Amino acid sequence: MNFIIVCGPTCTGKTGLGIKLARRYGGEIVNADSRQIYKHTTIGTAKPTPEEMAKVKHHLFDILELNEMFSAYQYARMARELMTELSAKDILPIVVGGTGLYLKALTEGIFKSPQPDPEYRKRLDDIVEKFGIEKLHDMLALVDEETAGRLKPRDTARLYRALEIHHQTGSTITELQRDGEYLPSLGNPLWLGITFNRKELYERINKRVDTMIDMGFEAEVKKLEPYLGFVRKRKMIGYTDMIACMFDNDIPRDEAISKVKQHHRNYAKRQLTWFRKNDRINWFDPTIKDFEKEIYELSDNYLKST
RNA sequence: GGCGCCCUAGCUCAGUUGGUAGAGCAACGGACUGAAAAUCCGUGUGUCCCCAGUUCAAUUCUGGGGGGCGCCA
Repeated sequence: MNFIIVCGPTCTGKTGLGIKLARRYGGEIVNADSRQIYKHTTIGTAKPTPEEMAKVKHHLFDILELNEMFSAYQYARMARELMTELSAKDILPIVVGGTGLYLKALTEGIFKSPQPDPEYRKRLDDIVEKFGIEKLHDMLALVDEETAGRLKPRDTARLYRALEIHHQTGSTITELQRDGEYLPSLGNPLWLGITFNRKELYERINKRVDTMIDMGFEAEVKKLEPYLGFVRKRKMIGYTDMIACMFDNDIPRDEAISKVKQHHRNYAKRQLTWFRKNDRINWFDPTIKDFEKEIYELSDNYLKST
């Protein structure tokens, strides 16, 4: 299957480029952003605007309530199914997003295992509260020495996952990842990456947060009141800082806004770390002239040759 | 003008009973296999405000100067 992936850190113009590519090649957009999948969070996740969405068909946006569980595995399955359908209709899927794990699960596949178990995780929460996070590592070492050996004692997210897998299946996560059944990988996409130099990127992020505020980000946050618990739990960037200001009265407004900027900058840096090691990505800097022309040439060739 | 407190890493601040210093945040680098905008790991030479004095040795003590804050005038 042919498809194009537009990736890169936040605030680089992926959305706009995706739409241009979709129009040029008769494609449709497939979201690969873990937060734009959710409803109610629009301005703060820099979701495509209604005008943009009207230009070409957009998929996998606004499909989940904020209280719904989701995972990289589910993403990979949904996206694969959708893209297979599009392809059958001769529509080119343009995957756009900055969530590295989702793109990896989609393109390289991901091992199969039972659904995450919220109740078991709650039990782990209690253990952490009583005995501290290090306790999880000790517990894992007892049943899965191999995985415990490669995980850091404070890496709670992975410790939860490893313990949960062992609890559910009796095998270790390392075994499943190595020998288990896999959701297979998908096609041979053309990877396009967009980024700016660091200074430029950070300046753009700062400016975009100001624009978000102007567009009514605070009103959007206010409307999130019924979902505060879920938004906090997902630690959605920007939202948590505004919530701390608007609902908890923990920090003044200007401080909240600069935190929002800072956290978006931190995130962009993590995304770069993720994408930099992917040597299939063809990188482009939008400040270089003719950058779109180069992208089109590359894309034309890709679609011709396959 | 008087009195008191403060001046240490980009920021907020610890600390050194005199032997030239360390946390958090930031920054930078990295990891990442069903929560990933998550989660985690690594990296710290900075005229310790300036000048002089005491001392083998001062960021630390003393004196002077500069800047900030508070109270009293």
